[in-house]
Amino acid sequence: MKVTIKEVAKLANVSPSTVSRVISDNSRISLDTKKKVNEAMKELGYHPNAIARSLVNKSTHTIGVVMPKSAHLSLANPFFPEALRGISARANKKGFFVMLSVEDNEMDKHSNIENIVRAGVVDGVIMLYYRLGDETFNMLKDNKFPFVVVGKPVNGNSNRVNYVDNDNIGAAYEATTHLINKNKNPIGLITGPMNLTVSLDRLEGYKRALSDRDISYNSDFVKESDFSQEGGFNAMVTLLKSGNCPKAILATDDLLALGAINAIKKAGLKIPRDISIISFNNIPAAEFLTPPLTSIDINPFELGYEATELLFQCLENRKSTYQARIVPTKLIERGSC
Amino acid sequence: MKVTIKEVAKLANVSPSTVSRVISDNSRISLDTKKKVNEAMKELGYHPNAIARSLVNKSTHTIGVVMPKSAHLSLANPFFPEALRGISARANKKGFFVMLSVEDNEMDKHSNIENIVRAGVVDGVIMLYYRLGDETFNMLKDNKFPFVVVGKPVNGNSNRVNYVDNDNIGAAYEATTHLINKNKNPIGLITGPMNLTVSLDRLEGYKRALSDRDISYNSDFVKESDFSQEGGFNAMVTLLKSGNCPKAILATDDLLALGAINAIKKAGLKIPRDISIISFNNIPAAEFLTPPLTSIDINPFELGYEATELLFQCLENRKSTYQARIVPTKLIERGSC
DNA sequence: AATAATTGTGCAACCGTTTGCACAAAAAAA
DNA sequence: TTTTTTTGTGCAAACGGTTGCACAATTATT
Repeated sequence: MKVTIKEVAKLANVSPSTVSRVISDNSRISLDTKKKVNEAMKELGYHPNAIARSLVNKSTHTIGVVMPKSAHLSLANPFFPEALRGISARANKKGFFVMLSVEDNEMDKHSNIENIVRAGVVDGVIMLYYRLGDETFNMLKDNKFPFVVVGKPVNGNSNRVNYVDNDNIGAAYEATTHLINKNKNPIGLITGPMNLTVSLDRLEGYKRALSDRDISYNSDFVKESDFSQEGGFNAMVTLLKSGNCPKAILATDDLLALGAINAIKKAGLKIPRDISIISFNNIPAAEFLTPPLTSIDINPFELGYEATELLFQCLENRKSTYQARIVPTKLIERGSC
Repeated sequence: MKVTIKEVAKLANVSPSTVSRVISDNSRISLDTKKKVNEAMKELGYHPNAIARSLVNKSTHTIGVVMPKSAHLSLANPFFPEALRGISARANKKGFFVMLSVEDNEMDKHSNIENIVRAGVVDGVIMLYYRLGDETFNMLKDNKFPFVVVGKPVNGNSNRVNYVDNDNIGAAYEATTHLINKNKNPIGLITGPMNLTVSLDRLEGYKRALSDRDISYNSDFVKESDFSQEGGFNAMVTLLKSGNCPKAILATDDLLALGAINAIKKAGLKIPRDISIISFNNIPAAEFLTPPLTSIDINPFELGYEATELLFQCLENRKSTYQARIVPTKLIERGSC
């Protein structure tokens, strides 16, 4: 069926090894032979079989990408397609393939990615999320399998893991400062779950920005919530009801902002006149809202691209040294501040 | 490094072939031996190497998925992550892996998916889009490689291709009827490019719904546009300026609807009081608009799932018979009609 | 008791490449 | 001219599994 190296060899009147060497452009092969073999390959439409090659090379030229199943994360968010584009772009450039694994808790015993790793079909893995005590994470770590996390693993781990992340402290600092500069005060923070590094970092940036402008930090203005529209709504309602409602809101996720916006509108207040709002992720809906939402683009394409780059670096250096890469964010100013 | 079948064989005091047969649960192996071998496998932490297996089986247990690069398609749209979830769910169930290829016109010679197919690393392919005269499509067809398209390939092809699609005629019929039932008349159609099957089908459904209610079709009420917010905006402006502006709009894509909504608001008209609007895809932003947008959910998870199912069927039946599968849509009623 | 069928296992070839080693021919050095 | 080096190619053994065939041991059939 498929044409093999042997048939090329026969047609070119050489041995299979010679053909192999022509493919890898070995310098010991004479120009004559090279031409002869190349012609034979063209004539037969030969393409080397990656599987056979992998077997002997012990490298599949494939990276695995793990996506969380949790629909809500990916739903309102171009993060995953964009990150995949970034990964794909970098991988293609190096002739690597990309194998996808969507986490799925319906698996009987082993997760899909575990099977992939065990079966030896990928050289390394990129995790597009991090959860505390994540099984996949631990399994990769235990097996000393090369992998990179997008997002910063919690403190205990972060110096023994390769990861790519935004400067969340810096971005939150910038956003908060942006609000301060608009003379909005006090500033409230509606944040996602505090067991996530990203939340902690953004809180830290918020605090630092306040401190640098000599504004005292008041935990009454900080509301924690899960990543949902309702959560944002409820948090905002609580803030509105308190005697001293913030004049501006920093939300750590656009979804939270959407909820907060609804609460603000319901209270009969105007954005940005009465309350300004800024948030993270720059979802597509942001520009269609009234007023359009000022948001921070976290650059998912670049996160994917850099993660892949870093993974390649791991695969080349045998020794395991850990590295973190930071991808810049961008504040997209629209009408909500 | 990695433990192989031979080491298991040695530990269990049998030949590698016996171990292999235990793995494949061959009925000729005695219970005693099975137990002995299973213990040895457990003790050594053995996992069969998929690459080696693929080489002899001539099957990689992997399907390739082609995503278009075009950012705008995936941007506002949970279609791709959802479709991938569906593909993944079905593939995992069968122990198949999923290899991703994002189309990329920066490739020098061959597209990524072409390399994947040529290298023999996938058993079949799912295309998550269709473009007229698409190179990937033609290349798969020319090679008689098993593949399934999500979305209906244009007429000339559709009977010699496996595909999964929505009943777009039916869905547009339903949407149009929904508007007619609200006593909205005339009804305008803002559609994407007419060289796409999906546009033609939705136009057809629109026409049929009118005809069934004895409303005459008037091409002045139909505006073609590219898939962009601006396109929708401009189309709507044209309709508004005409002496006889529709009282309801069917848009073939939420993005078009977003543009149209802006135009309507700008004209000082109210939705749904003055003009109703309904569209396709049910993007996440839909529920956050004011008023929330009534939209048709095309069920991308199911599209992916069914496509994978169909592909598996192709891989099993050697003979190439073509099949189409239809995934139901769902009209999500919100406040815009 | 002799023959046939069944059961359980191993041998060895094969899947399509790569690569260390050997070796002849040609070129360079002595 | 002889010896050494270089150049170009082939042989055969991997890589880690699967599977047809052979064959001994057991069980069933006559």
